[in-house]
Amino acid sequence: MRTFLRVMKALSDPNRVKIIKMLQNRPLCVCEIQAVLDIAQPTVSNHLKVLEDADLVHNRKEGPWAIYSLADGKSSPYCASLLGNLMHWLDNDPEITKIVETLPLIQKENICKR
Amino acid sequence: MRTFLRVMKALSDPNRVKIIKMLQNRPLCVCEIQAVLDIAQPTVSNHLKVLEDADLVHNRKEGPWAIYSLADGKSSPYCASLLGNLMHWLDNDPEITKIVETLPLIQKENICKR
DNA sequence: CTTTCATATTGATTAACGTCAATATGACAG
DNA sequence: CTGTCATATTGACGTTAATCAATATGAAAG
Repeated sequence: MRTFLRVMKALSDPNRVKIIKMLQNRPLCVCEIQAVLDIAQPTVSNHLKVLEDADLVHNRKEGPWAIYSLADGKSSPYCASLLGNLMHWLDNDPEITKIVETLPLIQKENICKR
Repeated sequence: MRTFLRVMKALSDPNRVKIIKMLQNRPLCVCEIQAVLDIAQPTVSNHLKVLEDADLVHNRKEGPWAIYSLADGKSSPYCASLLGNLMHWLDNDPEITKIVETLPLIQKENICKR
C-alpha cells in the first residue's frame, strides 16, 4: 500500500508529470529541467527526490552534474504500469507538447557554465 | 492533464483506495463504508465525492440511500487502466485483506435502521 | 586552498488536504 | 406536516505539501 501510494502521490503534481514526460526524450540534468519548467532550483531538486523515492527516476553523478533518467520500472508493478502508460498518455496535452517542443532548444552547454 | 491529475490524486489516499477495493466486492451504501473504515460520515462522503469527480465511482439513489459502485472506466484511459489494474493490485496487502474479510460481516440491515 | 559552479538541504511561508462536529437537505413513515 | 433516518454540505482545525530564499555540500579549475 505504501509503495502504491508513493507512486500515485508522485504522479499527482503537474510539474512532476512534466518531468517524467521530459525524461522520455532524453536524460536531463537539474538545470535543464529548471530552465524548461521555470521554477526555482530547490523546487526541482525536491520534485526529483519525490520521483526518485517512488522509483520512477534515478540519477547518476557525472562530475558536478546529476543526470536524471527514467527508471526501468522493475521495482514495482505500479512503476512498470504507469511508466509504460505514460509513454503515450498526455502526448497530446497542450502543456506537454509545449514543453517537449522547447526541450531541443535547451542545451546543457547553454545553461551550465562549465 | 487535469483529468489525469484528478485520477492520480483520487488514488493517493489510503481510505479512498480501500473504498475502491471494497467496491470490487459489491456496491455499498455510505454507512456500510463508514462502518468498515471507522471514520466520520462526512469524511466518507467527501472521499466518495473525490472518487466520483475522478469518474472512478458513481452512485444511484435508492430511496434514502446512495448506493456507490465502481465506474466502468470508459470516461478516460486513466480510469480504465487503474480500475483494471486495481482489480488485482493490493490484493495481498494486509490492510486490504483485513477490510475485505470484515466486509461480509457488515450488512446494511444491521447498520441502517429503516 | 580558494573560487566557481551544480546540486542538495534547511527554514519559512502559503496553499491544499483529511478530518470531524454541527448543520442542512431530502426522502419516507406515521 | 412532523419526526426520523441517510447523506450532503459547511466551517474549523491540524497536517501535509509546494514553493522559494538562503545556506550547505562537493567537485573541479586555477
